[in-house]
Order: sequence, then structure tokens, then C-alpha cells
Amino acid sequence: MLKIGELSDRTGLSAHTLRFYEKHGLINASDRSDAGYRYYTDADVRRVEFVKTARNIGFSLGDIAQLLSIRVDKQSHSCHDVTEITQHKLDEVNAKIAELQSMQQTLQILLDSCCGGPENATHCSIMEALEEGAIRHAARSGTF
Amino acid sequence: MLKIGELSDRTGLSAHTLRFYEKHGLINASDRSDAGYRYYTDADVRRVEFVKTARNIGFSLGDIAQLLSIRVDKQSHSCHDVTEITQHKLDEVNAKIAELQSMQQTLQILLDSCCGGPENATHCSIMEALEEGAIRHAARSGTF
DNA sequence: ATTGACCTTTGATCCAACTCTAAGGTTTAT
DNA sequence: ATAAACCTTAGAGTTGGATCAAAGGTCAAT
Repeated sequence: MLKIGELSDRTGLSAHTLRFYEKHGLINASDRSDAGYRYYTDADVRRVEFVKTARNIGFSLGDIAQLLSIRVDKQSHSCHDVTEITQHKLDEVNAKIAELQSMQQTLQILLDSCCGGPENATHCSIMEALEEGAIRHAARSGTF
Repeated sequence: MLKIGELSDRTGLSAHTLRFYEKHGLINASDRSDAGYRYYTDADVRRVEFVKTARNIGFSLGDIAQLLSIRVDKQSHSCHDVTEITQHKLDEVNAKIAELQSMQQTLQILLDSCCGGPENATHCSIMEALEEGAIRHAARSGTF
């Protein structure tokens, strides 16, 4: 049985983060000492590793909670349930990529239009473009 | 002279947002009534439009503050100053795109590996992949 | 027995960019 | 004169994923 610090060492997640995941229902200590210390089993370690892997792929903690609930009772869930979560994530990622690519193009056009030299910015074409507002609409919603 | 609600109508930004931008130093009312009402000029409208355009491209409020400080004194700034901000943003966007594309590939591989059907998830290849953790490292840092 | 490393909890803080609330004052039209 | 529509402020709440602080209890080794 591992204490939280040992689980932290083994998984690379901080004890803070492990408690945070517990608070959000992702993991749980299999046992507690009389003093309340969390004790973890090998199965707990595997669960944490599962969470880590899913998080590394980009799943949100909410997605991971769903995946975990499938994991503990695979019999009652179908491959379709799993692909649905995965596909939804992929759709999100694709939407985000499209948005960022739109920004990327706009920024590249701006950069191409400007000399970038030591001349003063009185006639800087980037500043003029921002001033005119005549810039392609970059879909915005979340980040940046 | 426009009141904040009129500026809001003209720019499509809420009065809340305009006050928020003021608090963060992006804009300012040219005048105030005795009762403290903000009054805006056409120059203020242009400044707000500048902010809007920059924000639509994806610049952060911090970036925009820098661009605005160049805008008010173009003489003292060079095209290089402007391209530096723009390039920095482009670098950020490119890094984010790379990260998301990594996620995208992983998700696509997972989806391709799974039947996605009504079979129960006991041998779901997505679940197995998450279990094994043997999934390509998707660079993570911020969003998602 | 005491040091030092570990553990506990609740709750605060961070980031960005809003978004909203509460509690009140002002303006305008009728 | 009064109602509707507007405005003011300070401050709290939102989202997601942590990360830290305070104040204290426990454990292992010497």
C-alpha cells in the first residue's frame, strides 16, 4: 500500500493534483489509515496511469470521468460509447485547429505585408490593416 | 459624444466589456458628465474598433495594449516593434496548432482501431490503448 | 524524545476574458 | 411627476486544471 507521496513519485503527478483528482471523482484511495492517510493499491496506480494517459491525449477531466465509468464496467458499455467520446473530442480538436489556422493565415499575411525594419511605424502596413479593420474574419471562441 | 450604451451599439461590444477594457487600460472615455457618465468621441470609436480587430485576429489583451501604445505614438516605434509582436503571436499559434495536430492524430488512430459498434467494451481497443499507456506523447501545455 | 519528512483539511489563488449582480443615481419622454 | 431606460461603482462568479497556503497531526529514525 502506497501513501500519497509514493503514488506521486510513481506517477509523476503531485500529491496536490492527486487530491484534486479525488475531489473531482476521478480517483480514490482504496484505504485510509486511522489518521486519515490515503493508501493506494496497484489497481489504484493503474487507474491513475489511465487518467494520465487520457489527459496526455487531451481529454478533459470530464471526458476522463466518463471513460473511467466505462472502464469499471466494460460489460455494460459498448465500443460505440467509447468512440462517441473520442469522436466528440476529435471534433473539438478539429474545430480548434481550424480556428487557429485562420489566425495563422491572417498573421502571416500581416507579417508578409510589413517590412519589419527600423523605419518608424507611421506607415506600418500592419498598423494600417488593424486600423482599417479590413481583415478576414478569424473565427474566435475560446483560447487566446 | 456617445454614451457607453451608444458606443456599445456602434461597436457590438457590451457596456460591461467596454468598462472591462477600460479597467485594463485599453480604452478610456474622452469625457465624463457631472454624474460620471462616460462620453466617447469618434476617435474613441476608432480605438475600440482597433481593439476589436486585433482581438478578432487572436491577439491577447496584453498584446493589444502593446499595439495601442505603438498606435498612439507611431513616430517612436518601428515596423520591427510591430512585427515582433505579430511574429510572437504567430509562434504561439503555430505551437498550439502543432500540439492540437498531435492530439488529432492520436484520436484518429484510436478511432480507426475501434469498431465503434454495439459490442460490449470488454475488448475495446481504445480502452486497451488507454490502459497500456502506449500512446504517442501528445505535447500538452494549456488548453483542453 | 525529538527532528524532519510526511500527511491531513479547507479554502484561496492563478490564468484570460469576460459576465453578471447589487444597490443605487440620472436622464428623457410623456 | 413618474416610469422606463439608462448610467455608476465595487466586487463576485464563470471555466478548467491545477497549485499553494495555513495550521496542524503523524510517522520513522536516531
